[in-house]
Amino acid sequence: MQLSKSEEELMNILWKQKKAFMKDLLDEYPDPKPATTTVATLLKRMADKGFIDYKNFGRSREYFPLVKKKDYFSKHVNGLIKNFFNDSASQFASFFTQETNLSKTELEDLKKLIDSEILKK
Amino acid sequence: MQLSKSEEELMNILWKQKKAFMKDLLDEYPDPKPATTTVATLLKRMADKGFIDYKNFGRSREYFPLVKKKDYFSKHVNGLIKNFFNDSASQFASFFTQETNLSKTELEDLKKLIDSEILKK
DNA sequence: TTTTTAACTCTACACTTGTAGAATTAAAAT
DNA sequence: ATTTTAATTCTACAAGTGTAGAGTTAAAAA
Repeated sequence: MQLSKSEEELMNILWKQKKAFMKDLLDEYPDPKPATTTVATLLKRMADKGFIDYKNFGRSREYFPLVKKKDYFSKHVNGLIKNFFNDSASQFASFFTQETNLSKTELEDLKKLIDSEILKK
Repeated sequence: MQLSKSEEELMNILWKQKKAFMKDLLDEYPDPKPATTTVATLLKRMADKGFIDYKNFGRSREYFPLVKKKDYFSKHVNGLIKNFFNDSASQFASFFTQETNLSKTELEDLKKLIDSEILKK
């Protein structure tokens, strides 16, 4: 089961903080902040879905992610690629290169990166 | 308002066919195909959301997309980038290059592509 | 010790989504 | 002329989502 949009937003905060009590999470929200109970509900659902867990401290909890951002993200991109690019990562890459407005410098950095990836093969 | 997963799937079929009657769309579904009414519901919702429109032909309709796949897709990737990469496309690109398993040849093609993009700047 | 703060659980409710049956209808095929 | 096909609208319903009030409680602060 997937994270919903707002769960994802919260997950992002948690990834940033690595581990956090509810208050820390709430603090990170931009105004207007959601109600505490809203965040509590989201946390509960996310725990049910297996994306986070927590340690008890007194009657409150320190939450932490169970999935790495990297992994979560990869799944997403793969989904996108599957849906939109016939499951071809290179097709996606070329589309991306052409449609995203990377600056010259960024493109050059990217090229260097690709070179070092090629060397690894 | 966004397309849902299954609406997106249908949208993809429509993008492929450019314009189509319901039957053409249904035909394209892999088995087990959804019920006609299911597709009809999806089409209606998609029209309500402004993603498609249609021309009447007798009592049936020829549907066509109102948004380009390219544009729709860009919005998606931008969303991803915003959420996961601090709004930095180049950060995303480098992540992508490292985490996706592109073959040596694909990487080299990509490099060429980047070169031609650099020339355009 | 009284008040405030932070968190938790329960409950709720409107909206969206996935999925499709029922009923209707017009056109096409037999 | 009758049957079949393709499509449409209406209705429905369970699951998932966004959002949060009410009530409870323990710890911390005043």
